[in-house]
Amino acid sequence: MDYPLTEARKEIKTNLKNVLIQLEYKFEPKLEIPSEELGDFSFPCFTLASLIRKSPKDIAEEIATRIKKGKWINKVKTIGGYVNFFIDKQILITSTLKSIYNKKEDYGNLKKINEKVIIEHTSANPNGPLHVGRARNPIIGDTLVRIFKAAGFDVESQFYLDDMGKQVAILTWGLGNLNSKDIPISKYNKSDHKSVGFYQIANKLMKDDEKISKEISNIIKKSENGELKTLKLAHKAYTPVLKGINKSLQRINITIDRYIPESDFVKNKSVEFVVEKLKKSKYCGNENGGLYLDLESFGIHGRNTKFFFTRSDGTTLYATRDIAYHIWKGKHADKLINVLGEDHKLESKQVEIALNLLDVKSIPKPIFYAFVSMAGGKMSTRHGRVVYLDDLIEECVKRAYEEVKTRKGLEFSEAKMKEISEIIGIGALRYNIIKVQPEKDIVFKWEDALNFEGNAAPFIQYAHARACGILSKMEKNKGIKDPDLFSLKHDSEFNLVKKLAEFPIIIDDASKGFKPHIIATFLFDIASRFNQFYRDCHVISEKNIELKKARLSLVNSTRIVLKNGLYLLGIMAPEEM
RNA sequence: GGGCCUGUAGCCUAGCCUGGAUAGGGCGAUAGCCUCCUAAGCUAUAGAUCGCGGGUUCGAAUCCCGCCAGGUCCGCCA
Repeated sequence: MDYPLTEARKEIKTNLKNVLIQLEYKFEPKLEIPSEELGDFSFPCFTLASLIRKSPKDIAEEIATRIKKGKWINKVKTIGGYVNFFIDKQILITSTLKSIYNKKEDYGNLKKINEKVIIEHTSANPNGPLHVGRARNPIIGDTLVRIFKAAGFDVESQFYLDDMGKQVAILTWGLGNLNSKDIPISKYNKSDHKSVGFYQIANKLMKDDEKISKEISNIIKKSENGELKTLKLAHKAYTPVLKGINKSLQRINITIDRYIPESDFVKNKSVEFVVEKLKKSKYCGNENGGLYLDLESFGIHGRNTKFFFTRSDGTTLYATRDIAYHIWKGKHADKLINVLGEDHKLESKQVEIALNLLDVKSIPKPIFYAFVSMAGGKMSTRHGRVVYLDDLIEECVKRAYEEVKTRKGLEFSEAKMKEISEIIGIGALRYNIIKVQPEKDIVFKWEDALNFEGNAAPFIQYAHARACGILSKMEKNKGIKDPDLFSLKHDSEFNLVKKLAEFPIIIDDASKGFKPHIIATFLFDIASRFNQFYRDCHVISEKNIELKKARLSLVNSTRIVLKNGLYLLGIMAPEEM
């Protein structure tokens, strides 16, 4: 069964199409959503007008007079060259609230489809804790995971684990050769923070000492050759780091289904297979033994169009293994999504071309995000200009705690304040990152990150808590059983319901367009309209019992949509705050 | 030098793919609203050459071309 607004749109479109056929206009109409007061759906006649050489205004009127009223179509009005459709408010109210009441936490979700999607995200080098520069990655990734699940897909999240690269090699060397006395003490009692010092010092030493540099190169070489002993050492080195990263992710409600080590593709020889096949490509060239694809004819320009996939000594490169990984992924899913920093754009393109040359069907859809920088320059571990994800989490929660304490210090217990500030702080953090489209640069400022008012998660959580407040006060009354929904007549009520009705469409748009941020905007809108309703339409003090019940039902529906929506963003919905 | 992304009020941002009706919001500012369901809220006011210049179109923030600024990449690194 369709959701109410989808059904309404269908009816209007069918009706409109029929009228166009009647008038013998061959034209595929496109419906728009106008601003509220103009109507619910709108058909602009301008394009059609230029085709048949008639004035848009005349066409609009011609069409409007022929549109029949239906279950949904209540009124048709023309303004200039527009045909504006008004849908029946009562039908929308009753069908939407019933739909929410029936589906509950399932409301908004689209029909299950038998399609598997693998979303690769985070995939950070396991040499230290996650920092804010890349913090968009897990948040965008996890939000996409949740959105695609809601859109009916079978979703698996994957972390591609670079266990044989330079970064892990440096860490491995550091842990094997440095004395923990010489490592600066971390302020966090977390395994990733404890390890990163070894990496940093080793990194520094390597630059001045050729011997060390050579030893590290050796580690890399050995792991590339698939030498198990070295890979085991590396595994031992990065595992605690990964554990720490995982812990941070868990705290912001992110779990990764599967970690895929890069070395797997060396061990199972699938990289060799990739090399063998690419060798046969007509774009393959050889430079002193190193093999490359010439990508000039694929629109790759710049100083160097050569995409090397082996070194002169025959060993493979990161990108080669990435190709093997993607071939493997493609066999296990119908759709692939990769969340990547914008620095991976070229590499991603190269892999895509290679996959095409290898006749691989499933080409990944990359979602690129711009880095988070700090006011005054780039983030850099060396210059101490780094803010870790853990720093950000701590600061957000701490600030949330202060807010909770000033507001509810007398009312809530210490434990409750702690619990709520965790929910609010984490929510604010995730929301702040997801509300902006990924490709936009973000300059990190504490004032912005810690602002809990306006377009921020606490605003939405607050609306949810308010709704819960009303419901809990009314619990003793019989409540929502068989409310007469026709008694909802106030504009604020209708405006809210109309927005609630859009939820499934928003999920559809967000998944089809890979746009997690529109969920955030939508929820802000709901919360905003709920606050207006809250102002205009009192529930508890309402004397008319039928109206009171109907409003209660609306409050409960709003609560459900807010909760479901926040869930998509990985944000908890507190019942009080 | 070349490729890709971004440029919307003091600050942040939606809309751009798929051109359409007065460019939506938020922060900050100013002025109001708690004997009434949580004021992390609500209402109002001020604030925009949609980076700049051309073009296409009945119509351009949106499409095309050129330029400017910022980010990012152009390793037999990962």
